[in-house]
Amino acid sequence: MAEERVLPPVVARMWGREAVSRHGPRPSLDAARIIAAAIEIADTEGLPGVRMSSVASRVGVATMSLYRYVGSKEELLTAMVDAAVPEPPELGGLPWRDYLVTWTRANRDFFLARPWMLLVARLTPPMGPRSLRWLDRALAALADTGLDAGERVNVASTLGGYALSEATFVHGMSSEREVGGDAGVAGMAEYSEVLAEVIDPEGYPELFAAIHSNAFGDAAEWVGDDDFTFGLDLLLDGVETLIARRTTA
Amino acid sequence: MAEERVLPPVVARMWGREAVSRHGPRPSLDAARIIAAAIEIADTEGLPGVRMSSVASRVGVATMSLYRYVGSKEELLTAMVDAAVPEPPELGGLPWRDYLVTWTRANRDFFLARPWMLLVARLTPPMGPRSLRWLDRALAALADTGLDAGERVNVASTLGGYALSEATFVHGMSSEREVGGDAGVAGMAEYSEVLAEVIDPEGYPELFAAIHSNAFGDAAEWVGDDDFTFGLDLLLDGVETLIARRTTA
DNA sequence: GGGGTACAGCATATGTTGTACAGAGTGCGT
DNA sequence: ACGCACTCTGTACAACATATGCTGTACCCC
Repeated sequence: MAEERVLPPVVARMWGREAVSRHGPRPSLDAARIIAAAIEIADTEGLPGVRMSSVASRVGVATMSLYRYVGSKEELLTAMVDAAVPEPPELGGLPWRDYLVTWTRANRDFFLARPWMLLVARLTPPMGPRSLRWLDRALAALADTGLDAGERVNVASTLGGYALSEATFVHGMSSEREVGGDAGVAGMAEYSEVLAEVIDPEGYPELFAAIHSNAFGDAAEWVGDDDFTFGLDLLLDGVETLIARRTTA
Repeated sequence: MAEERVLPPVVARMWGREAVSRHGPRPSLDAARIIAAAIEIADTEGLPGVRMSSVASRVGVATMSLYRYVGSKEELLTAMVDAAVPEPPELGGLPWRDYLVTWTRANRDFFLARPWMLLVARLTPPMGPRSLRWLDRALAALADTGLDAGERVNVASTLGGYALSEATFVHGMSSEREVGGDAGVAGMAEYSEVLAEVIDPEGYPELFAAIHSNAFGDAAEWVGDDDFTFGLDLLLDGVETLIARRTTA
């Protein structure tokens, strides 16, 4: 089976498929310890705090020693994201819709708990053991719905994308951001003010109306759970429609 | 009206609200020309090609001269994204659903046409003139549906998020990526191979089944329009359900 | 119409960061 | 016991964003 060749190096490492060597001193570390250290730094100092040097000094080695285990910083970041993904919620015989609600919410929540993931995720499809476990559970929830495999994967991807979108939006609106950097806006209230300052009724009639009917301002708390369940219900209603179609057909 | 003070500098510049000065030599540039040059570079060389130095040399000035106009590279990137957004499709009296289909597709398509936008977007809520025009048109399409302002904004945001999710996914699957860098996977076919190599039936029963029923492999062309309309219909069916509820109530 | 001033454009310098490279030590296999 | 593959490390370098201070210019005001 020389087919492991097709695995990109990050993927191999995420799955613990590192080549073991018999010669030389035993390695004093493994990739997992490095990744864990990097995650701790990202959690406390944010993503910019994750430097090869800072990670190295946290695990107690020289900077360059990391490259024996991770290949590049990009690789490290990718591995961090997967390692930071928790176990998906247990599907305890719940109806598909109930499970997918908690699944999607939990999905959004771990992004919110570790905002730095938002900046790294997206770049590549899920290939790590923990991300894929989430996919597996969503497929399981949809097992008895009559949808075919492709459709189920599609639904799961859409829900995952929604969780990520929502997390990014909510995080962007929360006041204590460190991500967007300097030039951003702190919170929905301020966002609303900026829009009000800038939007004119000729160019943006509907938006102007929405702003002045306080569609934004009303809901500084809007950024809570309400709009999340709103959009989620949109999606799940759609899924329900699809299932109904498949069942009658 | 000293309230323009609340505008973050990027926003002010995106809306052309630069302070005009009477003294000194006339500026030989404006922010727009710089942004346009940066976009041209991003289009041809990708985002990593956008350096302050490369942008400067393209507009024919010294590197540091740019800072008279943009404040920081972050600011430049933010402004680039908005400037690269095209005009939204015309709503020519179309039914809301038809319009939103073309709106969402066009939204996804301009992300695909300029993949570098995917790496910069999301960080901040839309605040530029062109992004907000899209929002305005979506609100207009939903004007007669009986949804209130908050709900309409919510629907539009969800659709926008979906367009971005889909664009990112499709782009991540396309073969000629330059974004994800080295460690990625080139195309759905290869993705499918990697999964097959790595997924075991005990830990991932449903995913294993899906892979071996060729839910991924079948559809190397899957990355076309089909899965896009699939998820979009999910969403719009949900919106339709909501509208029906509001109408009867 | 002349001087003062605010501002445009620029060259140079600096700090940060990822990573290449080469050497020194180490423990397994023969 | 010897050699080799491999680990760890220090140093060096390259790329890049940006701070600083200089030079010249054109408007404003007297």
